[in-house]
Amino acid sequence: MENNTYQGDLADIFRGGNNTTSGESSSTNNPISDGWQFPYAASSQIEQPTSVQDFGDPFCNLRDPLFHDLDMLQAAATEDNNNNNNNSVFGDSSPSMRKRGNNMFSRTLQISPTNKLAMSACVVQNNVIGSHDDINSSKTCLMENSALQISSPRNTGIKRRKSQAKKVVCIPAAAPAPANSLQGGEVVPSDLWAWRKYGQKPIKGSPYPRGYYRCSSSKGCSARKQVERSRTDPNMLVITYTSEHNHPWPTQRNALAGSTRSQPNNSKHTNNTIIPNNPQSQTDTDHEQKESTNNISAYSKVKEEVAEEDVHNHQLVEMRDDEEFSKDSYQPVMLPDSSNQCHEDFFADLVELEADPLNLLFAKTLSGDINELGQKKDIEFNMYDWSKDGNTTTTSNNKPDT
DNA sequence: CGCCTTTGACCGGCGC
DNA sequence: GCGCCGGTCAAAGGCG
Repeated sequence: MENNTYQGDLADIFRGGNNTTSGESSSTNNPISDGWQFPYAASSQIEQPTSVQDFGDPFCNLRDPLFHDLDMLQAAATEDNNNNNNNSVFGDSSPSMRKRGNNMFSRTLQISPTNKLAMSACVVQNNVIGSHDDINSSKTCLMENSALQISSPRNTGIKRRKSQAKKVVCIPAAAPAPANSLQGGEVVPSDLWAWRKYGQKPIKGSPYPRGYYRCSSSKGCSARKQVERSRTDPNMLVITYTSEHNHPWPTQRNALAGSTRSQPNNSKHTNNTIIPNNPQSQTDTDHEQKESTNNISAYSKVKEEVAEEDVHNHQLVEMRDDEEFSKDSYQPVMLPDSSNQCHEDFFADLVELEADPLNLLFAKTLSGDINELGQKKDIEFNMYDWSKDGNTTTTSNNKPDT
């Protein structure tokens, strides 16, 4: 059930994010928090970073609950179907799902080449969630299956080109997706890495172009990410990370000049990014305010594309052999957040976060709320809309720790 | 000055 | 071999 062996593969999943956007899509203030709430985190089990490549990976050590709980997923679906058709397969009324918690971090379904269980889980979910109000998020996952086939054996092209792991993160788009919204830029949630856009391409079959970003936090860093809207769910952003950062997590953002460009609507101060309350920068002032909105956002769904040699670390799944489900990949699943029960588990796990820079951010940010968990489990605003307290700056323009 | 975005051109893998 | 497609490069120009 435990997938400790998988931790390394999750590294970098959440490195991405970009505070830079271009064009019209940056008109909202803290769009993430405005339009989307950070689902309650729950049962993620986090361990200390173990290697340099984990630098800056806020969730590099997160386990993948779905990864080892596929049976539970299936059971939950079955249970709910059998019980009462209460339209709450993943809602509060689902004991199984409750048990699993509703951690957005945990909403990860891994599908590897030879595991029928995961496949069935996907199918089951697809069938079950159809009647649920929260269908969107799960449906999105399924839709992403068709949109993201990067390392599919049927799409071996990219894999052969770039024999490197890819991690795909699906996040709720910060802003609605007008047609060709990427044309003028995308509201890309950001983390503490600095990303520089180096290209944009229209993607066949998708009305939305794909943006290409490389890490600018450190010279020579080969980390890259691609950002595009899901063609099937414009409200979702698909961020694909490739390569590893070869430098420590930057405690402070650098390379900020021009980063707010193409955000005509004062987005430099109300930009698309949100940073968690970073105690280190609590004392920061105006000049960081514009950076304060970096966020560790992209937590909703995670898909990791792994090199073939890494498959052994994955729960093997036999995939349906069609366009929508690909081998060598696992599918992210963000289950609807419908329970707060997960908080205790989540905070319990927080004690393990402190070694990780971003984990630290989380821990510190949430610490106050942890004390209040008994009565108030309202934490997500600090995570994503921490501007609410008026002192939410977390980063500065300092150079990253190198 | 340094870093950014934009955008057309270029390159290489893949399918036919 | 050819064309398609995705990914990258690099020049141009803007912002702080």
